[in-house]
Amino acid sequence: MVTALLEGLNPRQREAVTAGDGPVLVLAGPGSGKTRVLTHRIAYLIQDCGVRPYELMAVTFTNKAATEMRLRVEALLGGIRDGLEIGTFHSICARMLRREADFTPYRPDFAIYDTDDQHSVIKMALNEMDIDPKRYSPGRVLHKISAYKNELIPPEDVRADDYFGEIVARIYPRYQQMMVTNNAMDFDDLLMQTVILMRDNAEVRERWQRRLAHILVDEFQDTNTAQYKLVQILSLPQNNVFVVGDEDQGIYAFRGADYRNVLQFRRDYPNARVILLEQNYRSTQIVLDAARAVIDKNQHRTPKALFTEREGGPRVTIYEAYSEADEGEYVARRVNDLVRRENYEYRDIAIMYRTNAQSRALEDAMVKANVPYTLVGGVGFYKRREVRDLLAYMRLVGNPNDTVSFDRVINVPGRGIGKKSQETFQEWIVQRGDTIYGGLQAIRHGEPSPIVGRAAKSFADFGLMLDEWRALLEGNDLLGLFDEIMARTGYNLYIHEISDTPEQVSDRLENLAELRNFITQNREVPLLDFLAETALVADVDTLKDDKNAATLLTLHAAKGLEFPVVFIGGLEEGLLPHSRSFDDPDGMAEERRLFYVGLTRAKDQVYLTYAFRRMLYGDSMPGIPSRFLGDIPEELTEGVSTTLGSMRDRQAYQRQTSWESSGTRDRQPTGRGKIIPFPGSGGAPEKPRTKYKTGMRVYHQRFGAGIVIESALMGQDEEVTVAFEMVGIKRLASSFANLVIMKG
DNA sequence: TGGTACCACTTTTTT
DNA sequence: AGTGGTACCA
Repeated sequence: MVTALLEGLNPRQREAVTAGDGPVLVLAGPGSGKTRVLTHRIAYLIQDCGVRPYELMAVTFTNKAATEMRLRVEALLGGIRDGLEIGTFHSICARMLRREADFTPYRPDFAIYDTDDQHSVIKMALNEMDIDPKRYSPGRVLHKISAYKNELIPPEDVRADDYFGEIVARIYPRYQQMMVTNNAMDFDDLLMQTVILMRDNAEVRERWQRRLAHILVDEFQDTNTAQYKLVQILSLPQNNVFVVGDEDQGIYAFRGADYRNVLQFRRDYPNARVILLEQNYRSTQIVLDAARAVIDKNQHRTPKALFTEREGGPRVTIYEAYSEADEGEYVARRVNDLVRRENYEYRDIAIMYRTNAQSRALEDAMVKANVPYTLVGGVGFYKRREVRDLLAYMRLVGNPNDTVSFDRVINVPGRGIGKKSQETFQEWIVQRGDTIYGGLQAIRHGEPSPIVGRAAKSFADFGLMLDEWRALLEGNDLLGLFDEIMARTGYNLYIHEISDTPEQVSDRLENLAELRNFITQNREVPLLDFLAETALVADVDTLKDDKNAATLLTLHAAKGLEFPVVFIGGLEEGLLPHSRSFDDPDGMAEERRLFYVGLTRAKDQVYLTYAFRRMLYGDSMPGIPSRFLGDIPEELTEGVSTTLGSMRDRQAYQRQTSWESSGTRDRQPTGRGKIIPFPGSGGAPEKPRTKYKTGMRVYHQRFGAGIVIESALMGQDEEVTVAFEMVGIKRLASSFANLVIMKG
């Protein structure tokens, strides 16, 4: 038995799989078989070490990864293993909290609020506290609160360090209080509340610690403080904690992840066994070399000697498109070529980009060229208005104190309950010290209330509906509930009211049909579990492998996946690297890791494209080739000019991205197979003398700090294009803009 | 109360 | 360019 499990593993992988008790850190380069190691390790522990499935907890980054891991473990063990806990941090925490709710400030039927729901709550809080949402945008406030939670700082412990922080320090407690009243948790609560529970409640903690003999964590470089702490606590006292990660693939700093947790792990567990997986089974040598050239520029990393047996391979193709439409057209054409002439299938191909907004132009091109594709993420399914409405109804049934859901549907479809009545109702129940549900029932039973006339009747009717639905829930029939909500609310009719075109109507109906279909598949699932599932889906989770189609997705969503052919679009300054990171070395390093992740998804071939002009907010903006392109050695690329400048030119480019676009300005809009002059290469004529030069750092009174990406003389004046850190790319007339040139 | 018209803002990435 | 929010009117 032992031999069967270990067969086909290389010595390092085998060492990891069979490592004994105690902490283990596996540093796994891309494509080095880390999922394999994790699944085999789980199977090994169960089969050969007598560990019971329920004594194991394996944490992955997405539900998709969890499902895959579960399937692979079951395949290895030849059967289903009950009690084996595999899931994301968030879903596992949600389950734990549900079970242990008695020991938390929440009831077990708590709702899970996503970002949109959070926005609603924070707006209510701001409104109530008379804080101007223009000055303190819900987004920024929430980001800060989220950061506190990820660092396990409860409202009462906040120490503000600036004025904005001071305001947040006032909002955070109120926000949290509202969440508890709504019996709702946001994503960060799921983590923080679990840690607090385990930290402060010895009985619960010890129960779980006794149960969980082994904890395994995938994508360890993307854990935040809360997640790290949780792993630490739960793995006590044995410290059988097995983590797999790669510092070079840490791309979630913006949500509190800290790849330095890998270092921290070595500090916290000095006796940890450290195993390096350096053999790559995915990519060709060319792809790997290109990727390495990119990542090597990052400081403070453990150098890895990744190698592959797949020598050579096609070079990385770089293409300069005229516009984003041309970029899409090129990609679509190449995709079709790959399928028709090179024996690839559509499903072998991924098209990646930095921002979701880029998907639109690419999608248009795919449609035009008849390329079948699936889009990952974007405006997600669960973000659609009709889907959210229906889910809000279901959530309200599950948790009748969910204010956010209540506000969403109390007058949808319209029942003549306007803003005024809603406010009156809210004030009234607060005054009564009652819940939404209690208030509704009171009105229904004719108790005196400030709600009178038509509105009172509507509230009463609503309360009655809610009651009937809750009774329906006893039968545990999700589908019945869904159909009943649709019927009783007349939602189908409402769809016609809110839609402008027949297409929109059928779109919406289709979405609801899809939701209904999903519910059918989960008929037996308890409502709360179903709702948690819908709240915690990641974009990639919706990716179906069964369709033969190219995949469009963000670089973030691509993590953990692999494709024979990878296209990465929008390799432009301001996009990749994103302008928001220009001023921040850490952010810049993360952009680089993001590009590295994209490159290393490819098995055989990589195509990198950028656009000479790109639409932004309806304006056409110049595109400057990404500095990352210059980091890939020339001999690994093709499609760039053979007259690519001397090393000196390239170095100058790398330092500054100093490229004057005038040389390419009058090219044909859409050339095919043309040779592209590489930025920084010769050929650009003597440029006119401008005061502002590309790469210069400038400061603007209103827009703040930025970097000049283009400047051209316009008659007497000078037209300067600047990528501002805060507000993005703007084109300014230098005589009006009053730009201050900053040193450095 | 609900509809329409205009305006401001958007785009980083996501559980 | 598209969307969501606000203000004003029927």
